[in-house]
Amino acid sequence: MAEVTTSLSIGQVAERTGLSVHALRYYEHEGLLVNPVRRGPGGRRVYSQDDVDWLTVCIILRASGMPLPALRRYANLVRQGAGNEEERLTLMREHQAHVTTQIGKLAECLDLIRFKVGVYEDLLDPDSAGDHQCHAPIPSAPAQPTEIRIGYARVSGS
Amino acid sequence: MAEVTTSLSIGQVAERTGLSVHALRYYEHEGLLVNPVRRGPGGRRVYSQDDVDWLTVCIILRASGMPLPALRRYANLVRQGAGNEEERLTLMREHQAHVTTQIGKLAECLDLIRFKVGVYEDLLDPDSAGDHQCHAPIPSAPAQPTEIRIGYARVSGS
DNA sequence: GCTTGACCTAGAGCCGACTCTAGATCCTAG
DNA sequence: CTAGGATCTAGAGTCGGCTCTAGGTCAAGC
Repeated sequence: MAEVTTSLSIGQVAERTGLSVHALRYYEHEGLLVNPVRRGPGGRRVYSQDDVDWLTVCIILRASGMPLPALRRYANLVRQGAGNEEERLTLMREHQAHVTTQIGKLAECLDLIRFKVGVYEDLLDPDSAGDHQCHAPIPSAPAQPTEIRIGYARVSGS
Repeated sequence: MAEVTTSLSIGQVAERTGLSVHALRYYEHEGLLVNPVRRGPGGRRVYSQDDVDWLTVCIILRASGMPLPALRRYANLVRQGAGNEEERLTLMREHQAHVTTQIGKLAECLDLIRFKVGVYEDLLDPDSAGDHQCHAPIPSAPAQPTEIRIGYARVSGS
């Protein structure tokens, strides 16, 4: 039963999160951490396991396309402590919706990509040609104004 | 049987693709189009249906995360005409793989997000609390160096 | 004849998310 | 004592992908 509190240097945290030390400092500076990292002698950052856990959450949210401002809002809510669970829920649900539709869009795109792959495969090996179908067809551009956005929200209309 | 060749102004193409006129000129300038757009009187761009179709493909590839350089390579291959189908196939397969793993990653992230949503839901309505499981758990940071990249390739090691 | 609006080119500016640099501090090993 | 390596801060630079501006041309309508 040793090791009551893990204490990691920024370098160690960088190693095990995959974030660069620069990014770690940047994240802290941007207020993405629930609490500003503890400092050891000489003003050096000392990370706890909690910090690493939180960073892991951050990384996953980032990887799913959550922009830093949203991450900051979330961190703020968590920092304020219990009582704002509704807001957190809203934020997470919004992100969930975002990720879900993003997956849907990617799946649609994949449909075209598979179609193209099939076409080229057939061209290169015409014997075993199957007939391919692309359900999100190229012909005739989308009637809906296309609204294909990789990011979060439409920022400004053109 | 009128209308043998569609001729659209850049504004019309912008409308029906959702790209801005700026983006359209930019794409052309960047060599993303199979052939440089025809010009009408006064040097104005005149788009054909083929151009629009190609742009639609571009939009889908972009929406699935293909970077402009890859799109340019693809356009170059198509421009060169028949004979390089292998290369096109390779390019498309690579992109397919990329999109597939991206969908996988997003699904993993979604797992955590759903978990969080569940936790907050329970907190706000403890009666109907279920037990939640997050299969890509927060506890204990990933042993693998995390390599969560939203974009295409690792550009430069830190 | 003049205004309006869509278009043209070349190039500057912007945004998000880092990444890198400079110059200083500190700890450890030789 | 000193050299090396990890850390610190503040701020500049980078990159991708557009977006915007300036300054100019052209056709149509009043």
